[in-house]
Amino acid sequence: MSTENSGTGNFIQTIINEGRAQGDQRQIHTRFPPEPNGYLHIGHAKSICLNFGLAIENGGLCNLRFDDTNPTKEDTEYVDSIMEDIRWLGFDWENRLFYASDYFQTFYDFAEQLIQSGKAYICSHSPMEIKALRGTLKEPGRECSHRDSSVEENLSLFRRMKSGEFPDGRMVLRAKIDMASPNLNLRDPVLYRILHASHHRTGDAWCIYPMYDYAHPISDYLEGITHSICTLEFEDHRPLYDWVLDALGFENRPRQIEFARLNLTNTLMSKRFLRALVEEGKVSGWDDPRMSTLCGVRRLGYTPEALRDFCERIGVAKANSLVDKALLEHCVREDLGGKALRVMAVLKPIKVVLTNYPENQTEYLEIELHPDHPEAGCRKVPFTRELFIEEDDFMETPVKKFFRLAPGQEVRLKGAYIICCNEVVKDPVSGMITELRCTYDPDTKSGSDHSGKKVKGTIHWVSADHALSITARLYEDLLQAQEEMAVTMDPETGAEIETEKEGKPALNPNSLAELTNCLAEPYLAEAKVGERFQFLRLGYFIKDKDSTAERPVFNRIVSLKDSWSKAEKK
RNA sequence: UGGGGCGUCGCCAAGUUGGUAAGGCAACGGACUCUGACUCCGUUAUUCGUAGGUUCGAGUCCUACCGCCCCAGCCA
Repeated sequence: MSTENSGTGNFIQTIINEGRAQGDQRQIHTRFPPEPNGYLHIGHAKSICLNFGLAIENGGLCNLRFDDTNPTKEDTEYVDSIMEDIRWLGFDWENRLFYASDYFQTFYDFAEQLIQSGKAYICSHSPMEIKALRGTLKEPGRECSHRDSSVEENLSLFRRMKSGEFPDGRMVLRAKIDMASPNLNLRDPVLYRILHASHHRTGDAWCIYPMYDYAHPISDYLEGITHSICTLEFEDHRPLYDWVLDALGFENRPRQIEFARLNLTNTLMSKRFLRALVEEGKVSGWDDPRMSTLCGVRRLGYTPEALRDFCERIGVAKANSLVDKALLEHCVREDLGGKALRVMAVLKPIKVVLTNYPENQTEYLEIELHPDHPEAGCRKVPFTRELFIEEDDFMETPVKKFFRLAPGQEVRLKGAYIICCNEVVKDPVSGMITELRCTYDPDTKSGSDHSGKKVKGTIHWVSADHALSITARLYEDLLQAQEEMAVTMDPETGAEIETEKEGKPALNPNSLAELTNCLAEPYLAEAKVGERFQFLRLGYFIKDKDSTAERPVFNRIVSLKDSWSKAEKK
C-alpha cells in the first residue's frame, strides 16, 4: 500500500546489505534451531518468520536444525510437533533438516583438536567447586589446578570420559580462556559434560555431550550458516561463539546477531509456564485454544497468514518490547474478514413469533455468503413464523441510540423482512422474557423492498424449525487481566504493593465460556472440522475437533470489533 | 558498586554520511452500511530518557547523569 517498503527493513537486513556492500558474496544462509524439549509458541513464530523470511527475501536458504545436545530434556514427540508447526506456518526447509546430534562425532574430533592445541582441558572439580572458582559478577574467578595439565593427560582423560569410565559430573572438558574476564561466559566455560543418558536419536552411543556454546557455532559453521540469529540473552555469549570458531581456525564464519524476543500483552510464553498449565490440568493440552502455542492458536482458528502478517508488522529490533495483542487480533480479523463465509447463528436465543406470518409457510431466502465476493454465491436460508434472535438484540426499555428490536421499534432481519415488536411475553413466575410477538412487513423483503422504510438496525436470526443446535466456546485470556491484579496499599507510605508478587500468575476464571444452547442456520450442518466462518455480527468461528455428529462445536477465533458496546458504556 | 544491551506518540517501529520526526495497532471524530463489521476520510510527538556541549542547524556528534533488561547451569 502506501508503505512503499520503508526502504531498509529491519536492522538485520541492514547488516546483510552492508555485508554485501563490503564484498561478502556468500548466499544468505540462516537456520531455525529449536531444542526439541517443548512445543513451539507465538514467540517462536517471530524467529521462524525472521529466519526463513530473511532467506527468502535475499535469495538464500534457511535450515531447520534441532539443537539436541541435552538428552535429558529432549524427545522425538517434540521434533514431530515442531516440524508440523513450521510447515503449518508456511515454511519449507526442503532437504535441509539437521540435528546437532548428527555432528556428535565431529564435535568430539574438534574437541580433541582443542586439547591438542592446548585450548581446552579436563577439569575434575565438582560443580560446586567450579562454581566457587568462577568468581562473581564483581570478583574475578581463579584458575584451577587442572588448568595446566599436560596435553597427553587431558587427551587421555577425555577419551576415558568418552568411553564411559566416569560417572555423571565426575569431570568436564573446559575451554581455556580467561578466568578473570568480566564476561562470566569466558571464565573457562564447560564444553563437554558426562551424561549417561539415552539420546532420542543416538541412543546410548555417547555418554558425553557438548554444551550449547560449543556445539552451536560449530553446527552453524558446518552448515555454512552466514547469519546466526538468536535472542538478546545470548549477546554475552557471542565472544565465546567467536572464540570457538577462532580456536578451530575456521574461515568464512557465521556471524551471530541478536534480536529482542516477542512478548505479548497478558500472555506468558515461557516453556516452563506452558508446561505447568498442561501438567496441572489447567488446560486440556498443549493445543488448548487458550494456549499461546502454535498448535493452540491453530486450534483456536488463527491462520498462518495472519501470524506471518503479524510477525512482519511487529518488526525486529533490539529493544525489549511488549506488543499489544490487539495487533495480533487485528491481523486475524483482517485475514478472515476477506475469506471467511458469512452465516448466521444465535448464541443466546430469544424466541420471536411473527403473528402475521402463515403458520406452515417456509420461505427459502437467498443470502450472500460474502458481501465482498459475489462469486462465493449464496445459500438458502429458511424463514418461518417462529424465529430466534440474539438476546442482546432486544431491549425492553431501549437506551438511546439502540437501533435493534424493542417494543414498538422496527429492525431488519438480515436478508429477510423488517419486523416490529408488538408484545413481550414473560413467564408469570420468573418474569423472564419467553417470547417476543412481532409482525413482519411483507413489502420489505430483501431484494424487493418497495416500502421505502428505513431502519437503522439489521440483526441476525435463525428459523426455529430448522435451527441446528451447536455449542460455542468463547475464549478470553488465560491470564487475569493486568488491571484486575490485586494491588494493596502500604498503610504507611501509600505505595502500591503487588499482592500477586512473583508467584504464579493469576488465571482468568472466565477464560473459557461454553454456550450449549446456541442455534445456527442449517447451512452449518455441512461444515467440516477446521472450517472457519464469520457468524454474522458475532465474530469468526472455527469448527473444533471436539465436534460430534449430533453436537457441532465452534470456537470463537476472535470477535468482531464492536463500537456499540463501547458507546453503550458511555 | 564487573560486563553486555536498550531507552523516538498509549503499544510496536522507521529514521542513510547531522538539515529540520515514516508507517502500523490502539484511541477519538465523521461518511457509508440489509453485519453498530468491512471500507472511507480526518485528528493525535514543536519532539526523540534527562542535563549540558559542539554546530547556521542534532533523534542523529561529544560529555555527564537517570531508568530498564540480561549474565555467576556440568540448560538452551
